[in-house]
Amino acid sequence: MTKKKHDLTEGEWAIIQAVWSNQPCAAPTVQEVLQSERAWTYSTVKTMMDRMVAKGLLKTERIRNLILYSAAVTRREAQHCEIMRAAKRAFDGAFTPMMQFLLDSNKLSKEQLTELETIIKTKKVEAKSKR
Amino acid sequence: MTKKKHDLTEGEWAIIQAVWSNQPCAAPTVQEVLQSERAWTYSTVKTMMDRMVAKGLLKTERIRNLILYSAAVTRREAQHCEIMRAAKRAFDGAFTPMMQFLLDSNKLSKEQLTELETIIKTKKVEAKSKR
DNA sequence: AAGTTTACTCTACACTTGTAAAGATTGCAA
DNA sequence: TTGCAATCTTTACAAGTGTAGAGTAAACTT
Repeated sequence: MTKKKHDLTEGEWAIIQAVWSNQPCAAPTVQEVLQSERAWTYSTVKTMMDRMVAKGLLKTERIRNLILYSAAVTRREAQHCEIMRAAKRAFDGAFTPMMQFLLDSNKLSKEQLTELETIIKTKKVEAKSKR
Repeated sequence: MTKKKHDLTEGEWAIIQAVWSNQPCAAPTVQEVLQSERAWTYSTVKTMMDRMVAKGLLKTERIRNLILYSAAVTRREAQHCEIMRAAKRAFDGAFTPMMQFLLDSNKLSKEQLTELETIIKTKKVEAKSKR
């Protein structure tokens, strides 16, 4: 299975997040879940979801008159594609400048910084042991 | 001046990168600069740039029959918006999980990790002194 | 069986983005 | 003055995305 590009639109992100959290689920369920943040009618949601099926982002299973949707893309895959896209657009595809930018631009708490530092130390050990 | 959202499309990113590198510059210049990576005609580029003017992403200065374009958005602003958008879509707006994801997903060299660690230490000092 | 509820299907419109050809204008060279 | 190059302007089409109403069908209740 070749690596597919999963470039999700704003609306698709909202929907697939709801699907990940509730799969397998029906379209009306997704509409209800998103109701509080999106003023979408069932009709809008259904259309978007069926288009996502056509794009290979969701898959369906029919049980009598009910259609259950599941994500055809993992959260990690989708996140990875989103980040790669951002890096490509804004940083010529380079992740390290992007991370540096993130660190420079955002007010992270000491706790968060410490946590990241710990992760980096771990990564350094892994990088070292793998060399 | 209120903080504007600068959500740039794929095409807009290519164009504004070229403008940042050559501003102030004319549309034909941008077309030539992008020629090697984008098979766009002058007409396409001009249309996109004029739309970007309408969206407040570029500004113009007319000298006789020549229109010179400059970016109305700094590279940092645009990069920031791109990252915030990615974070919002893929990480519910949270930067730390995004950062962790980046660290988990990319094979960084020891040197790169050290560099990031240094930045974090610097940020920790700043965060501490600001509290 | 009729009525109601739930979900699906069909259809359509508006806007954005990408793409670009054809025509018009300006400025310069011959 | 004419011709040409460079640039601008006008116009248009296609595909994707967002949005959703009206009609239809299935399942359940009375």
